[in-house]
Amino acid sequence: MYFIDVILPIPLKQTFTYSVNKDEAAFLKPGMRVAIPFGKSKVYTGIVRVVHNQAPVGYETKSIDHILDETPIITSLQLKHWEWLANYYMCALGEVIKAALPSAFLLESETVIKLIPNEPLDESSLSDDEFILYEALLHQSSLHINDARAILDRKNIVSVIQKLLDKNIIEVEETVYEQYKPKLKRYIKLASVYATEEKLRELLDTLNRAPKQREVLMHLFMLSGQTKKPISAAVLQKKSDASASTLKSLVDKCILEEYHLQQDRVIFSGEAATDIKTLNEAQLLAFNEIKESFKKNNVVLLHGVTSSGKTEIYVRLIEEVINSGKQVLYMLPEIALTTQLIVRLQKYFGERISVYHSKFSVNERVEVWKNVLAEKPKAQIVIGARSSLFLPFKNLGLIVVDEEHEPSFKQFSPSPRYNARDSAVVLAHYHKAKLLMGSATPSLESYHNADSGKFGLVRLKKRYGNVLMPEIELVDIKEKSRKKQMTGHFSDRLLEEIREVLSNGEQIILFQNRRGFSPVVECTTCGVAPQCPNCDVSLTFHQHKNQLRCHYCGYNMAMMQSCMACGSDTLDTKGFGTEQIETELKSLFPNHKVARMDQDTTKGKHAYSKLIEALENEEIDILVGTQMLAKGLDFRNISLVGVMNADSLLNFPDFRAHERSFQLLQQVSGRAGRTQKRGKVLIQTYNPYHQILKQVSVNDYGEMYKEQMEERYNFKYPPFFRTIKITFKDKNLARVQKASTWFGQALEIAFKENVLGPEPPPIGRIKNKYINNLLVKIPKNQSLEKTKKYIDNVQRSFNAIKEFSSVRITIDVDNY
DNA sequence: AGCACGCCGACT
DNA sequence: GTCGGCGTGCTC
Repeated sequence: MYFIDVILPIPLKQTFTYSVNKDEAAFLKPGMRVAIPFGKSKVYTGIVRVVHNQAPVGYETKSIDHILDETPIITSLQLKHWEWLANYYMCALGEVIKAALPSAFLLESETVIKLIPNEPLDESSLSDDEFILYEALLHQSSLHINDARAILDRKNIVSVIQKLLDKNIIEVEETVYEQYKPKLKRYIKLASVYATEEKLRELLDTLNRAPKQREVLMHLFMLSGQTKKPISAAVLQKKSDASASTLKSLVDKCILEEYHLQQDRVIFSGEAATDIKTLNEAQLLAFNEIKESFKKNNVVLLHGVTSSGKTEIYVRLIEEVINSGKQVLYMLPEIALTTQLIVRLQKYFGERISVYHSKFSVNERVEVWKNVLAEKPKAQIVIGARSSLFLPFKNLGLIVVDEEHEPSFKQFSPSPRYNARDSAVVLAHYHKAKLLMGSATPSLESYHNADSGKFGLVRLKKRYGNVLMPEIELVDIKEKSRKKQMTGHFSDRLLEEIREVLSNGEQIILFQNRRGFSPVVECTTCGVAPQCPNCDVSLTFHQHKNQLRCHYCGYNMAMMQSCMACGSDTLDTKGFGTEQIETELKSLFPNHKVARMDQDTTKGKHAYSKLIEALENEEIDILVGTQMLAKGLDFRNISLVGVMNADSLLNFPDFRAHERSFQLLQQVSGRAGRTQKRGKVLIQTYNPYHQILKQVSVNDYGEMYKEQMEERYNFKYPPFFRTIKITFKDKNLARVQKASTWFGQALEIAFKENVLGPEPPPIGRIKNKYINNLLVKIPKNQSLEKTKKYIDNVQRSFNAIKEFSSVRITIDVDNY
């Protein structure tokens, strides 16, 4: 008797055991996929974890449906890493699988409906919907459940199908199919009968009266004379200016033959690789320091100010590693925002680079996966967002984590709630590879790690080409509004600078943080603001659709004419988002081009790159935008950066608010003046004496670090304490409170004052679910392993309490 | 997570 | 009287 333990892509912590026969047992290896029956009618894709002969007790095993792979598509190192991840972030291995594998690898069964061949039946015995389905099946042999849904135009069709089943009219079948389809390209060649010259001449004679077809043939000869490569149908058709039907009739007459070849989707379409720029003195020094540091440290942090040329250093390191035959992973936050960087890297490495991230099509991702697995040269360097961490590297030599401090390396939902930067450290360790983190404003954790000797540290203090750091000026808008020197949201200083820059024909970026500062509609008579019916938030106003929307559940309604509470028409939009700034700018500077960059304007697939292009071509004079302005933009002609209001950043209710503000403001400032001319940054604030703003204005990371670390120490926050956040959700407010209190008390027995809460988050209800949070703080000397085990045990007891069964719990380890 | 089974309100 | 709502429990 042989068995396999299988991991399923579902959030259950256990594996499932299936029986296999002797041959299957010999063939199957960990990391292969199998299709297996699960539950009453489902077929799932499972990953083989172990092959063994230990019969499980307590239940009968089912046998597998079939094996899906010839060889493992997941390496043992990956499995090990994923197990670490599931364990560290307290989630099911199945959840990691689901996040890690391109969805095309995870086929699922689909119900197919078929007619049972019967004598004609009494159609009047069928309801309308039943009849429609029946009729559809008369025309086609089978229907997918989704097709049936589309035909009936309703979501719940199970009952209809059930009735047809009962009446013995149809049968259902579960079929599984591979979602990944290789891309095929059609090629054309001359039928082999015409290989001899004589036959060919005959052929051409017969085609004298078909000039179009003759033309096609002549072009085919010409093309095959030029190249030894196969000739694609598309190229032939285009060159000979023929129609598809001309081609088809030639094929039909067996004069031409068509055949298909598998096509690679991942093709490089850039120019040939250009030479790597030589490093300047400072870069070369840093480069050598990094290599030196790698001799003692597995992880090195490169702290280099904005536009100091970190990328060139990465490039040199990557080059060395790939020349030694190893693979390289280059991780960046949110790929979509870093197209400029990708283009640059492609210029250096040409087709040795593959790009991988979740916005690619499933098929493209499967191809990158397979290329990495096969150690193909074209996937020797992978550049990707956090999910690229899961690729099947076999021989990783270096991981670069660029913009290490970026919050997007952490996934908050769904589970696994992992931090890709931290998980990369473990991955590098498993591969005995080196890891380089880079940032202009390192996160306090990483800097602390470097500071305490856990990581190596290399600094790069000068901007490339000795460009000066921009001049940063703080504008006190409290005083400005007292003195009536504000026009809308613009201080006289900011307007003055804008005018000057515009008159010089240079560009401006204005930064408006949206978080916590959305445009809320409020009645100035009674003070009522319309609320979302499902969440505890005010609805936000969206000008372009004249709509009120909820950011959390998507609820929306048309903007009303008058207040719903008191009926007066004194509605006013409070707060200000990018949209309002844009409107103000347009009336202030009617003769200049103003554009906006935020979630709304970058929705479409190419919207972002179009904006970038417009900015590059100087078709935009002033660009207003949110966070996304801070990343990657690299333009010569921007000489002024304005921050509309720094306070909304600083006052954000989060222990990292100050660190984040510093990072963001520093990054935004870095957009100004990347050429010889010194750029200018204006930061408007109600509180120009705030320490962080001072530190930003004099570019003093060290001081910020020192001060923030003190605060972290005093308030027991990372990096001195680790934190785990436990979230409770339920439809019933009293029940979440009771449940979270129960849980909290159970934890306090072990962790005493290091359990905080329960308390509702700033937004206490989302999608009609009430929320409560507990925070567990873990001192450095307390075992993380044991702490998690304890929480696990508490959760197990909790789950046994009937009253709490509807309460959903999520656990977020390192919730920052 | 799905999905089936099972128990209570709004309709022919 | 049924249809269908979603609360509970199981999946090798």
